[in-house]
Amino acid sequence: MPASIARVLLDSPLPQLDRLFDYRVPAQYAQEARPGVRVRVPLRSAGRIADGFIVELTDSVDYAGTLSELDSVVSAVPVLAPEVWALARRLADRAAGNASDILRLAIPKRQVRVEKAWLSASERSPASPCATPADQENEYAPAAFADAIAHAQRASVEVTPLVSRLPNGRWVGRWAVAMAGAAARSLAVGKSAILCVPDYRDQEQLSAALEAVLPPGRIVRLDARQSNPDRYRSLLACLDDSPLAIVGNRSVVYAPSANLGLIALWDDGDPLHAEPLSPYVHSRDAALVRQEHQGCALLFFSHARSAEVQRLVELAWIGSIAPVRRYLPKVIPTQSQSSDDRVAAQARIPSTAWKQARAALDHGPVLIQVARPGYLPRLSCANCHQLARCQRCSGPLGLASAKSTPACLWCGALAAEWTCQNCEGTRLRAVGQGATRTAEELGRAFPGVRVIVADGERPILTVGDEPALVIATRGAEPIAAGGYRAVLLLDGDRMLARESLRVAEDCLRWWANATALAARGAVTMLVGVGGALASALATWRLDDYLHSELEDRRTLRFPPAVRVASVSGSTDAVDTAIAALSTLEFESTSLDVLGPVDMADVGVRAIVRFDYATGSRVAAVLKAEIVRNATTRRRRAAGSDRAQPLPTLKVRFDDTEPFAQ
DNA sequence: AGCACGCCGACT
DNA sequence: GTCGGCGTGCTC
Repeated sequence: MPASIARVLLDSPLPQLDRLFDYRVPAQYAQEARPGVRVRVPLRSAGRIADGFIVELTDSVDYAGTLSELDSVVSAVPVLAPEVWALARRLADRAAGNASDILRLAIPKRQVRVEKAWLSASERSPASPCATPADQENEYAPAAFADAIAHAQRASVEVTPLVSRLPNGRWVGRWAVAMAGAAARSLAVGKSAILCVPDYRDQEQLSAALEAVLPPGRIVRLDARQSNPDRYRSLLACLDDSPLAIVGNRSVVYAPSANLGLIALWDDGDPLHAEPLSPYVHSRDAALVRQEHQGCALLFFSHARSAEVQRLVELAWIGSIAPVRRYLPKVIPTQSQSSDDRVAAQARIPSTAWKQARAALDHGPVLIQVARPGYLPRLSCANCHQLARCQRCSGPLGLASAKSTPACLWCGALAAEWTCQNCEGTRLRAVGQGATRTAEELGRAFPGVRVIVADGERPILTVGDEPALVIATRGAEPIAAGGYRAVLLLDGDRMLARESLRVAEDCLRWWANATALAARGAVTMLVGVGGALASALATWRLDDYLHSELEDRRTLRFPPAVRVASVSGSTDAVDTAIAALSTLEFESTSLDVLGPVDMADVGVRAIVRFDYATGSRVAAVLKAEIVRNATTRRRRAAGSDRAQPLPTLKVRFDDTEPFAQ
């Protein structure tokens, strides 16, 4: 008997529809109705049509009622690959979310023209084999990556903190060369590699490094900056059999690839790896789950590990790979004592650092890392020192240039006639300095030297090797040809003053990544930071620092030592959800609840902390609560007869935002 | 989300 | 008597 029933996942954000629905396949679609194709299906008698994907075909039904028929098959292309479906289901279950929300990230909208072009080229030329890449200057043990790929191993890869020159003359971070090398090894044994980077600047470097080791037809780009037709074209390319290097930002971990040899992530601690859309799955977690399911190698490349990877290394769940000969950069922490030079003092540069920078400028570019973009990012009341707020929207006030009128950094309203809400003072004073202000001052401190500013608004990817002061906000540093002759990390104290669970981890990563842009032997000066963090950077024992950081979080029961989920919504809904969790039989220490506390406009929020082993049970209970909350009528809050919408129950797993101290 | 089913107040 | 109000629940 032919398989005549299609099990369909609906493309709907409703949690109660996040399961499979059975439909009869009409004879006219018997050929096209295959797993993975897009279909349109009727939902609830009255001619409503929903979109969905066929997930499997079967001839047994576990549904008691009468089945409807598929309305139509949208296209015969199986855009939902089985391994992607398995991944989406697992990740959604793990995060109490909808599989369809993950598929929306994984599968671009259909483009008919692109699809037709792809189908008509279906007699594709067989792929030419890829050459085994040459050993990478013996940087890693000869077969380190080849073994990882052959045995589907997981590892944290320590990257040499230097820049490299590609054959075409372009300079990239050494990490990109290492990652491209690993990808080439995977393709050489006939398997694809998925390469996931936080932002497009990293992607540019990695693509350049890939082009140096792979033929152009083997590299596929799949990222959020592409137009939809381009993304769809890339997705279809991934469905072909030939091994590919698939490179992109966080959602590239969902690229279809049945024959996968490697998933590699660069700098998984970068916040851009965290997906801001529900169910908020981090690309690191997606990669870990996919690796387990598909049995490929998984490599986390970094200078400074994330606390999450450090945890996995300490559990021996993942191994570690380090260069055979480690290169230790010269990092010198300096206290921010004022400089002899008046102008340098004004620019916050201690004399030792200033001397270093001046000497290095004779030989080439010098990098100065600052915390914030803009001119004077914040203003406060000159009288009571309260942060100055916009009188329209309460956003922070700032200055665009030395002579401009103070304006709101959120809504742009000018604050020409400002009065302090707190003390009624009318005079403003500057708090902190942005890249532009630093640039002006350094321009005066180093007369005659070219000053280049790179930040979010003025992105610059590369600079040449001629002398220049390059002032960049953290994360926006250009690559310098031959590496910077000196690096000054200026705003360390201010970066550390940020309120977040991850400050120390983030700072270490920002500083390490900037240090890695220096030329071999060049000096990095870390200004105004002391203690364990500074000595970790100076000795380049970054893992040791992460180890102690993780120890602290174990003591405090903070993530990633434990997993967390935030549960928010109406008081009733949150209370009920928490009560449902307590019915699970846990060991007494494995689950605890912080709150609930009142939140601005989402009702109340509670934080649930639990061990990794209990995660799937916690997720199942909370998902059931979400479904119940969405389907049963909620009683309105007592006293409010007006139909004010009650906040819906929201659950966010691995949400570290509430742990900002 | 939609949309049907179901049990109480004004109506030809 | 019944037409339809929207509160409640389901969707193969």
